[in-house]
Amino acid sequence: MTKPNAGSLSRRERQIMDIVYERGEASAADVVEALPDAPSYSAVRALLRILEEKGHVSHVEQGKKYLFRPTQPRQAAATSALRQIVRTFFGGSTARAVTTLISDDECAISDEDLDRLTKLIEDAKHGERIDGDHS
Amino acid sequence: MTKPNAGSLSRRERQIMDIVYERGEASAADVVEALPDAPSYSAVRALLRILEEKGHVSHVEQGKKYLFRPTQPRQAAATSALRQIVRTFFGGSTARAVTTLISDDECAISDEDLDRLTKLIEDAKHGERIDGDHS
DNA sequence: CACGAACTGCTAAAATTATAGCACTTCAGC
DNA sequence: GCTGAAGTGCTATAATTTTAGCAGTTCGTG
Repeated sequence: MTKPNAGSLSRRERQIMDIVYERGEASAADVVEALPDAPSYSAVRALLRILEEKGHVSHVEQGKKYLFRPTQPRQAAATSALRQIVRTFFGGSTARAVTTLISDDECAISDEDLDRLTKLIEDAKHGERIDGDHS
Repeated sequence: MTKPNAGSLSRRERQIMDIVYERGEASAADVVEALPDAPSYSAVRALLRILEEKGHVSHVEQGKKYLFRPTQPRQAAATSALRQIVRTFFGGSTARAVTTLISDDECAISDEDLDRLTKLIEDAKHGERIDGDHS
């Protein structure tokens, strides 16, 4: 089972996974703290344990506490999440999704980054293939 | 309260909302059909009713059946979903999210669209603020 | 060493979500 | 005006998810 089956997460599980991804790794305490509407400590620990059973995270003992990290690399999870959105909200048009992202002034992009994006796009246009797949 | 409270959707509810957004509008039968692991007809209808109670969708009678549509406009929901991902997986960097999208060869973007994006980026760079006033 | 603090593993119970089934309505065709 | 198909609204029940609490372990400190 290399596939953690992303769709089968409950609300809480999803919330926790998001936190773990956002921070890279987290202990039960971290999660409780990061959760806006956190339940009890034990509740979170239980969820973390379940998430581990399901294969979404793994833990490393760090002193006396456990540190959990996502099993699936961040980039892979991100790509998958992005594709889902492109499909659901943009009828499969990646271009429209990108447009929305760039036009969203809530998420200002620096001129520097903008330049880099321009280059990336140029490359994509000429090369036709960008690489990035190294399975 | 007109606030759909996007975070509180159960797994099924989320699934159904995705379908409704993807299709623009859908009847209970449509949803059942679109759902890969669909439960019974009644189950779906019940969910749809709950979703309506929660304010996420509204329905219109179409002949003898109900047609459900999202309450929140697609674009708004999309932006919100995108922001969530940018925060969770890209540490808030919109630029990195865009890069991922463009580099994903699963989601090929046509040269034409690529050109359009270049223009859009130019605009963003010069204007510096996209906000302004657009009337 | 004994103690308290910070963790973890469980398990059982509460709360929420998901499903099915039944009763009622509407419409088309005979 | 019946009858069957296709829909809908409910409500009760099954299943999952969420939570709390107890018991045990490890670590730093007086």
